[in-house]
Amino acid sequence: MNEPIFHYYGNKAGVEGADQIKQVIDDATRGSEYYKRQQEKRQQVLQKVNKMQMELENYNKNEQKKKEIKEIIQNKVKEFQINTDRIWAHFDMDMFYVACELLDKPELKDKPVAVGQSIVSTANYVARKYGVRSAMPTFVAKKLCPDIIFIPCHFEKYKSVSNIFMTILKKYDDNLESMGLDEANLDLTQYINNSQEDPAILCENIRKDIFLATQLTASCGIGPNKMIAKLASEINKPNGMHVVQQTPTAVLNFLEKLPVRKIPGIGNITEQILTGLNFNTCKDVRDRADQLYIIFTPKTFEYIFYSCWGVARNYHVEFEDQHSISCQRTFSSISTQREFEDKIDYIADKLAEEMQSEEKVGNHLTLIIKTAKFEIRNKSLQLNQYTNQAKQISIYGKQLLKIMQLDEPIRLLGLKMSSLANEKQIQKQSISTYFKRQYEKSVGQENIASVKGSKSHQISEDNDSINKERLQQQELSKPDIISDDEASSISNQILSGVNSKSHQSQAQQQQYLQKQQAQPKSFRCPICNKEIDCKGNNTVLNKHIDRCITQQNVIVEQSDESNRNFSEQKKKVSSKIESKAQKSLNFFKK
DNA sequence: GGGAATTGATATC
DNA sequence: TTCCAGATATCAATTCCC
Repeated sequence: MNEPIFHYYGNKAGVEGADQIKQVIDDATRGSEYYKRQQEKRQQVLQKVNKMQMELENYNKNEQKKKEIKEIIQNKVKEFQINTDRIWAHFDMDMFYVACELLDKPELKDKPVAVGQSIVSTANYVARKYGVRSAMPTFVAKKLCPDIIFIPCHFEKYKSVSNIFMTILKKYDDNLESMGLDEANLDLTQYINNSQEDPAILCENIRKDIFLATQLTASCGIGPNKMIAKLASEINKPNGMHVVQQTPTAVLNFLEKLPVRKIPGIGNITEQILTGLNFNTCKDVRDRADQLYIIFTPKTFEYIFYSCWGVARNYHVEFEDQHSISCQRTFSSISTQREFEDKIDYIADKLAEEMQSEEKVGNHLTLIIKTAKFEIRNKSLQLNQYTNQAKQISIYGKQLLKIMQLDEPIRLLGLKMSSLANEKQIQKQSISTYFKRQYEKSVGQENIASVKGSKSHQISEDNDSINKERLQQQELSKPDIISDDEASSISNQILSGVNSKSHQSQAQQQQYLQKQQAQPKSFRCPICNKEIDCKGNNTVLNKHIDRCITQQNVIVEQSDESNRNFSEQKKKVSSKIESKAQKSLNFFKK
């Protein structure tokens, strides 16, 4: 049981005396709940490795199957080619957060410094010599290096330096892909083709430019694709550069002895599995790819296999919309229902704030908790409408809490909203729906679509008690913004958004709009209830409604005692930059 | 049986 | 002195539902 939980990388720049460091970390953490949980996980991984080992033993006895799989692998190797006709560069600012802080505090340059609060975000190379590294709890860092100086994060500062960094790089590839504030990948092919410059000289000059503009150093890697460039950038860190020549042989040689853990996407667990099965380097993977094929799922196999052969994406992908927005907080353990609910209120408010500032609504909510024993659990719920309102999020969150049946203390609670949509788009759709219904009423038709009839309205009339509870809760959730009056019902749809799946098809909308144009008439405003003579002009109507929505928003909040607290809290300025800074792109997604 | 939804695990910065 | 974050993504396994 004395086996270390984390594999420590003694080869990381600045680290010395890996054994002693391991010992200090071990002594500092042994016995904690966190440590116990890590041990459990470690055991699970070992069991998995054992199972895989047995699978491999069986495989090795089966000559027929071996022949079959080896043939598949040979074909795969024949099929692909290591494409070397593009030139990529990866730039990475050295110890970025700390470096930014040291600009303001140059007197700390030769002292051990780290940025972070409870966890180390970045440490300078002085601190790294003591074994301090990213993602390490600060109390461990202090044990390793009692003189270490901690500086809290100032994302605004990092963002402005990052802007300068990115601006310089964009001259060479306007579509560059940035991963966080301090890293970027550039496809230099076009620039090099035009300028005929030597890539290495060009990148040296870019590094100089970065230093002149920011007073900070960046490391760089050059290679034929994104992955190779990133891997190369780590070779001569800090303030260095490495070039992998644009030939398949150079790529294969570069990867030959590279530990599998270096491949982006292979983390702590996958490394444990791979090394447990004696796949230590990329060459091991290449040599025994048939065994890899047996033990991993197809997707995982393909990713590891191709990466070890140096085959990775060498073109830009289109930026995808964000899929989820979440908010979570760690605190000292709580265990009463009241405390859980208070936390949900708080987190729901933060999440709503974030969603509103991003102008997003969502209709899938997930409650995430971490027990005092560091176990993570979650439950999710498909909502019957889009929302970004704190009160509604909180009600759904509490519903999820009930479903989860928590019976132990927790140290973290979070809420995540997914199935996101653009708030304004959803509002527009609600307005269209409203007018369509008005029109249908006026011509004596039945409603074609209604909010409650939506496909994703998962609360059906069955006997499921949870669903019944949900339904009751949703009914409960309405009165704070919905009255019996249809006008305010519609205003609620507009304010909180309506499930887009419930809306009529584009064709139906088109048809409706055409009819509306053919038969211009006056409408009663859904919000102020005034008769509006639109004279067939939708702009007049829209303007009126926009005005009313804004006013109504204020009225609704002021009229509700409990909502008042929320609106007050909403006024607090949120630090948006922090969350932005953490957003990362999936680097090697094909 | 198969696709969709839910939950858990893993990774990254 | 205290004692291991937060946001986001993808993939895999499991469960649900038609």
